[in-house]
Amino acid sequence: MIPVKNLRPFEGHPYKVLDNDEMNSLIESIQEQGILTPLVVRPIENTDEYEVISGHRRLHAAEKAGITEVPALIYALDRDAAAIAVVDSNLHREHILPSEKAFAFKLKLDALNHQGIACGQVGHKSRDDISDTESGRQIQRYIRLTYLVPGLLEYMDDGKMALSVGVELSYLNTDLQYAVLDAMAQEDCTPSYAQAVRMKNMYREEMLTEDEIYSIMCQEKANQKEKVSFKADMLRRFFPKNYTTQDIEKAILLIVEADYRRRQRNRDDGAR
DNA sequence: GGATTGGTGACATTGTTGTA
DNA sequence: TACAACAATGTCACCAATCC
Repeated sequence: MIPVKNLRPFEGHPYKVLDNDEMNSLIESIQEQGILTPLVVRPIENTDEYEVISGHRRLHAAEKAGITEVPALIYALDRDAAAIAVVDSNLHREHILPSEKAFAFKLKLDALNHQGIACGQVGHKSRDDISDTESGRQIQRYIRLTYLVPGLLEYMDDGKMALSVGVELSYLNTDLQYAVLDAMAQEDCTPSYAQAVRMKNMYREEMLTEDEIYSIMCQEKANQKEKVSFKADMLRRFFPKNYTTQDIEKAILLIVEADYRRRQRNRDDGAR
């Protein structure tokens, strides 16, 4: 058993310990049964304190439940091995926020690379070695999210903004990311993937300004544009049987254009 | 110089969602 | 229910940096 006051969260711990329904039920179960699964910890050198590797939520719940001592398994791991263990023990959780995943993957990649250097291994660990479930490319995308400002990360964690949108916005500098955040708040919307790509491209061409961001955000998204459509059989009887739908489309455009020109001529004649 | 790795772009495929 | 648009993800390829 270790006193709760001697336990510290792992430095750089990427996970949020939230007071939600899941946490409340954990607190209730600890209060009712008084049983807690042992935490995994490592000793902090030259102190009587321990860093939590696995069990940050259980520790938080125990504190809330008023418990002063918790069971723990003590492992003498170095900082890199501990970082890898922290990430691995949490990545298997069912509910994990995009920002948590992002910082977790980054923490693990840094630890693996540092381990490689420390052990004198040739080269770095590949991004493909970070996760069993995600591809290296996908991990790279998650790590890009660590370049997002906190406000944009919150939108992602709340499920209001897509991962791919966040990845594209992560290439903007901090000022422009905040400008996007302002535009999102004012327009009460989030950018689509296409809009985010446009912003990134304009930023690379040094053409992205706050005004441009507002202008892009105010534009209708492709799926919000009005459309005019006809059922093919409504029009089929007006065209030869060998006409394809593309032929019909072209023919209609020619007819509409001719009608437009006729009306313009009539208007010009009337004005004289 | 060749091998390895990280970072990224481009593109394809698949699943999801909103709309008519 | 069909369709289009969007989003997530994987694959391939390229370039630059680093190491041997």
